[in-house]
Parts: sequence; structure tokens; C-alpha cells
Amino acid sequence: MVEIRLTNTRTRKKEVFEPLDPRNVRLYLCGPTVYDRAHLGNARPVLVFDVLVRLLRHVYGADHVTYVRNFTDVDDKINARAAATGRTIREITEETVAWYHQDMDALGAARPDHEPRATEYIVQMVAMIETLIANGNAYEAEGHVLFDVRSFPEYGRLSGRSVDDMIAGARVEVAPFKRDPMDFVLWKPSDADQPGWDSPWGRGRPGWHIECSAMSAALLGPSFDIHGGGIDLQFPHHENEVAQSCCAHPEAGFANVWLHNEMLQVEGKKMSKSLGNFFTVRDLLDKGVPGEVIRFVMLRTHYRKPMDWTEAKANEAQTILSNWHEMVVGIEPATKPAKEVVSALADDLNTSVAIAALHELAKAGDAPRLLTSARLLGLLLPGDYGWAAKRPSDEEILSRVKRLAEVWFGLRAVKDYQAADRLREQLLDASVQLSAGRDGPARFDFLTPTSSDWAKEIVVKLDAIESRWLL
RNA sequence: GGCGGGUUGGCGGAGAGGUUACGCAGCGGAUUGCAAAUCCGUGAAGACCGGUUCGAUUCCGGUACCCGCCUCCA
Repeated sequence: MVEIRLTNTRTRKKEVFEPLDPRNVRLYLCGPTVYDRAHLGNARPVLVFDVLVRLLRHVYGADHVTYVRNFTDVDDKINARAAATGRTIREITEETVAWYHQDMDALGAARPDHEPRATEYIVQMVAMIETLIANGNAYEAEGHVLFDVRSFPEYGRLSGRSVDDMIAGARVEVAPFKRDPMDFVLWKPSDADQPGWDSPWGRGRPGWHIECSAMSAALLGPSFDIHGGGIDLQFPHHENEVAQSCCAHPEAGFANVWLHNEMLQVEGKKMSKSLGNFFTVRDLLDKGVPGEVIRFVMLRTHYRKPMDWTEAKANEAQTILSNWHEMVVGIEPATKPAKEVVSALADDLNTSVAIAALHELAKAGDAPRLLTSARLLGLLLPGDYGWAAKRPSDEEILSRVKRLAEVWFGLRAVKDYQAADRLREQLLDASVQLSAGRDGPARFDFLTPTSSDWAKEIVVKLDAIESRWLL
């Protein structure tokens, strides 16, 4: 059995991972609030967990892992979006969920076993809140139900803060009905225009954190193995989840291991709309950056370090992946991944070292093991070859280029190198790279797409070239 | 103000108290009409200041700069 070690935020240590039940390893990842396209930062935890799940399935067996990732489909940002666009909440959340699936699929992220939606677990949330009130951890005030942080001595432990220090920071919302400024909302009243559900405290809706506590308990039980998300969720979201879950199930331990990924930057800066470097996964895909390339760039940096997205990295990733794809085309995968790759991943998901090991396999020419090992990282998946084949699917373009390549070959055959070189350069400008086989016919490849209008641009240039070279 | 992350060769990015990370790019060579591709080889580092040590890029302290959280943004 491979020994997996993970850095546990809860204990601040790298620990040997020991599942509560090796026949059913259980994980929960905080999913998106569905009001807009997933941005690039949203993709990082998804990819980290995707690799983690692949590793766990490799070690414990495909059927012995349960992976849950939620959709938050009740939230004031969604309400605001609905009000601003005149659409219904349902339309917005349905559309966004579909987008999310498309975009994460494109990154090669396998779907979780369960993707619960908050609105389907309102009953469980209300029940949990009732328990918290009964246990003396929550109180009702002016139609709200609040969690009493002073009732839970462990509050602040996960994020390494004390309630008193945070209050000193004085950036908490001041609400007169709170017993303590740090108390947070479990349930809040809804007016007629807001989505709401009946509850013992009147018509209202849940606070942000309770959904994850309710859904993880419902699907994974009150104790489970791994809970994760971006480091920005550590406080308050995860801290509050711990408080809710541990107080509602005092006999259970909630999440055993907490995994947090560091944040994403873009060209060295925080991704933000004001800096103009904000983009979604879909923006990149539409620009012609393959999902596999996005994944590769992400996995080249260890998850616990800040990751900088740059165009240079994306280009380098394209080069590497194309080479690997060329190497494994038509190859039968090996039965087992290389142990260097497995042990790198088992060491706190060191995807960077795992990728270095893939390079070694490539250098050694071991294509079958390269393929199998890469798939453990979700790379070189069966559907991924298309972009790297460097060929537009358009038959017309292919046959036109082929004809020009033959012209080029003919010029070389009669040793008219000047003309041949001119044609080669013109085709290069049209993204076509000619290369001479030893004595066979000319071969050609297309340069990696750089824009969504790639194919159109090629056609325009081909028109011009043909008018010069074909009679 | 409190808490946390980062700073490595041209670029990206790891591990390890003393031995080549790895990749991309570059350079040299082979091959080639020239390119492209491929193959072989190769130089290059550890923000700054102290400390511990026989020895630190790796441990400790401090400084500088960058970034994040504390504002229901992963």
C-alpha cells in the first residue's frame, strides 16, 4: 500500500494519511456559487482535488472513494444578478451549472460522485440549526439565527486566530442583535422578493456556511476524511463550518484533514477586474488555449504555493504536451503508472516532481508508462489528442495545404531553392510549418492556434499564397 | 493592527545540511541545399544582513520587497 502524506491545515503538519474507512475514503470540496462563469482561480482547487481523487482511487480502488462537491445556488449575489438581468434565479443557476460542467470537463476534471445543490438540502440545514439552538450554540434574534462563537472554545483554531484578536481588527459587521460581533448568520429572513423557505423562525434563507455542514453530513456522514478549498476560505467559511458541524455532532470529528491551496495570480498580480487581468476558464478556452494546457500549467506549481498564470507558461506547456502527445499516439498504455510518479503524488501531491518524472519517462522513450503515468495527473487523456494533432479538422484547408506542400516539394526536386524557401516562409506566416522528409514527400504541421479565428486567418492567407503559386 | 504564503540559474520550478533536480530557452556538435524535426553534449542559481555548523540555497533571527485572508472572492 502506497503511503500518502498530506499537509493538514488543521495540525499545520505533513501527516501520513489514514482513512477512517479504507473501503470508503470520503472527500468534500467547496464548489462554486453559481451566478457567473468560473474564473481561472476557481479551477485550481478543482484540479488539485481531481489529482487527489485519481491518486486515492489508484491506491484504495476506484470504487472505494466518494467525492462530493457542492453547488451553492442560494446566495445574495445570485439574487442581485437576477434583479439586474430580469431573469429568474432558476434560469441563472441552471445556466451557470451547465457552464461549470462544460468548463471543468474541458480541463479534464472528472465529475464528483455527488454534486449536491444547497437548495435541495434546506430541510437538513433547518434541522441542523434546530440542533444547534437546542445544544446552546445558536440563538434567534430578530428573525435571524446566529451562531454563538463564544459557545465553542475551539473557534478560531483552524485558521489560527482568536476571537479577541479578530474583534480587535474591528472589521466585523456590527449588528445590534449579535451577542458577540463575531457571531455569524445561520438563517436570515427573506422579504417577498427574495427566495425563502418556511422555517421555525419564519420565512427565510440559510447563511453561507451552513449548507456545507449540512450537505457533507448528509452525504459523507458527520466524520469524513478530507475537506478542501482555496486558502481564502479558511476563514471565515471553513472555520464556521467546523463550528457548526462539531457543535451539531459533538461525538464526531468532522473533517480529519483540511487541504488548502494557495491563491492564483496573473502575470504576477492578483487577478482582478480593475487590473484588467481577470478572465474565466471559458475566455482561455475560446482563445484557443486547450484545457489540458491550463491543467498542465496549474499542476506544474505545487498546490500550496501561489501560482502565477502567464502566457509564457501556457506556451511552454503547449510545446511539452505536443511532444508527449506525438510520442504516445497509437500506444497502448502500460498496466501501471511509474512508481516515481505515484510516490511524488503521494508526497503531499507534489505534481511538480511528478511532472519531472514524466519528463524522465519521455526521455527514456517509455511511451506506454508515460501515457499511464500522465493519466494519473489527468493529462494525455483519451480526448486530449485533438488540439495537439496540430491539424484543423477542416478537410478543405488540409487538402489545400497538401497541394501547396507538393508544389514546395516539386521546387526542391528541381533544386529551385530560392522559390522553395519563399513559399515555405509564406506558409509559415499562415501557421503552416513545412518539413522535408528524408526522400519522401513534404510533410506539414500547423502551428499552435493563437486565436479563435485561427482557421479563418489561415484561409485568408492561403488564398493569397495560392494566387501566387498555383496556376 | 492580527494571521498566513512567497523571494532559487535567461524564464519556469522542485527536493535535500555536504553529492546532476527537472523543463523551456540558449550555446556547441551530428544530420540537413537551407530550414524544421530529431539525437548527443553543455554553461548558468539560491533577495539582503547576521547567527548555529567542519560545512547552509537548505536550520534560526532580523531587514527589504511581493501576495493573500481578517469585507459571505477558490
